[in-house]
Amino acid sequence: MQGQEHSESELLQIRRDKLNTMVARGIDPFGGRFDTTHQPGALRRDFQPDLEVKVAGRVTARRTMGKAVFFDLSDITGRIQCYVNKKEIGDEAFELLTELVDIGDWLGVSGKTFVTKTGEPSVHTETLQVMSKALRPLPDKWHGVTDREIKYRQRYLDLISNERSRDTFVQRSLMVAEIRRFLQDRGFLEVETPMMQDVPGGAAATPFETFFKALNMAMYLRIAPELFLKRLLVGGFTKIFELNRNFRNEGLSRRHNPEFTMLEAYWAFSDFEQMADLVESMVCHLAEKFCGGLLIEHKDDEGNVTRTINLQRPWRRAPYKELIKGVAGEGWFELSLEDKKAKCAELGVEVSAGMVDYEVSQQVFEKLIEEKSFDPLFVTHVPAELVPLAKQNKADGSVVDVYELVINGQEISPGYSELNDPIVQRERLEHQAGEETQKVDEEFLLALEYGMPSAGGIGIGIDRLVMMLTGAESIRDVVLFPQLKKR
RNA sequence: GCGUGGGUAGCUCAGCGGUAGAGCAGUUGGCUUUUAACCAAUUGGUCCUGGGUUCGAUCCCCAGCCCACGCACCA
Repeated sequence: MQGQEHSESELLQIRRDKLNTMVARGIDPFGGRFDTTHQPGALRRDFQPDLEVKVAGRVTARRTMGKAVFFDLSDITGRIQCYVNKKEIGDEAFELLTELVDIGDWLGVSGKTFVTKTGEPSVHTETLQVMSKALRPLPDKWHGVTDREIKYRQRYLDLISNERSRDTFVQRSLMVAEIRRFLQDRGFLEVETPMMQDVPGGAAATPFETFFKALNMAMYLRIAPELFLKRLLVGGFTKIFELNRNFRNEGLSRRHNPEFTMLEAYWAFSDFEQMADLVESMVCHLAEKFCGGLLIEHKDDEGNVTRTINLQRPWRRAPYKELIKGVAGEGWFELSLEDKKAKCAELGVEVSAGMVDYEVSQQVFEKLIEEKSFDPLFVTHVPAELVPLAKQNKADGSVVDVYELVINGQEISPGYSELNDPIVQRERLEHQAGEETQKVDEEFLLALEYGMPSAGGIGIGIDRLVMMLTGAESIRDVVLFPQLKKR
């Protein structure tokens, strides 16, 4: 809060004066229970005339015409217009509405529905109740909030004033609910595993560290739930999923928020190809339900289509190495490290000095394939170095049985045939730990020794999936409160 | 971390080496079916912060803060 030594600005003072006047007149400015029959948007969408209704919402517009007033009540569902006639409602209530209520206040209204002569579904107001007095003015009624910083730091103002933001977040909520339903319908049980972990595993990101006083030990916010979900496979949960937050202590970008929502699902006795089918059908199901079909159009603020993503099945599946050869030449994998780097310069792919062989190839993949693939692409036969938790391919041990699903120029979902051989798993984790000075999760390896059923597993980055389906250009447009630097 | 752009009224924005403007919101008056209501009048500013240059800085220079975009980082 700001200091009180400065006098309040005029706008704020006027609203406080109105608040005080309400109190002086015995009106509670902060309401109480009000049993609504409809939400504003729902009432307008499924409108019927001559219905006694009670609605509540924020006053987002007011048109005063002498002895009659029109005002809009809004919430996340939409808006409904209310009409007030001075003669009918009485001087006291009319004055409350025109002199003490501001745009931004929350009101509860009872009355009968009707249609005005301009065809607007409306409520003919009989009673008014103040549910909350707003002490600060709302953003511009026409442009809304456009300042990115305000949109993100004060998301409520964005939601109040920007329909597109409201739509995106409502859609996200419905999509997440639908994903849960989709999996539950197929026999998957939702589980919750620790977000505070002793050994942060299941991915290779830098974790956030915290401290647990009671046990006098360092702990980490999870970077993935994978190693705990696999313990549950050992325990006999053969179809499970978890849909919740991961935390990675890395840079912010249009595609990265340090806490992001991940779906992980495991299906015992399955493999990566069956998991690919599952993801394909799930994403298509969501697109048909929420986007009206399998062609997803991304639009700019003017409504021009900027990109069309075609989700029609079957989705393309291609081996990692073939894709790289396609952009870097048939002989790519026979080139020495130096020649690969030289070729990268030719191709306009930046590589850093310390990169080893497979990292250079991965860089080519990311810049020339991933970032340019908008229609779905399952990348298969990925080098084993990149994925220590998946089964090696029986015919070619240098690659693993996984897919990496790319849509909209981003990795949306990996899927594995999960490695369940405890001896091989130990070797691969210790090899990786040696390279990156990571701890090995001994409790996980212990669990594997009791027998983890062979299984397919997937991860789906929910934020990126929602970006793809809603056409959001930044992850900050699909995360309600994205991480920002402290002001 | 680096580079580029930005920060002006509650909001959306213009402006510029001579001390700040519009629209909306607000305030006052008018108006009993309007909807970006309308008509008339009007209030409102740490021009992000701190230095510097200058007779004079919102403007030019330096440093800092925050935001965006790109790069780097990133299973």
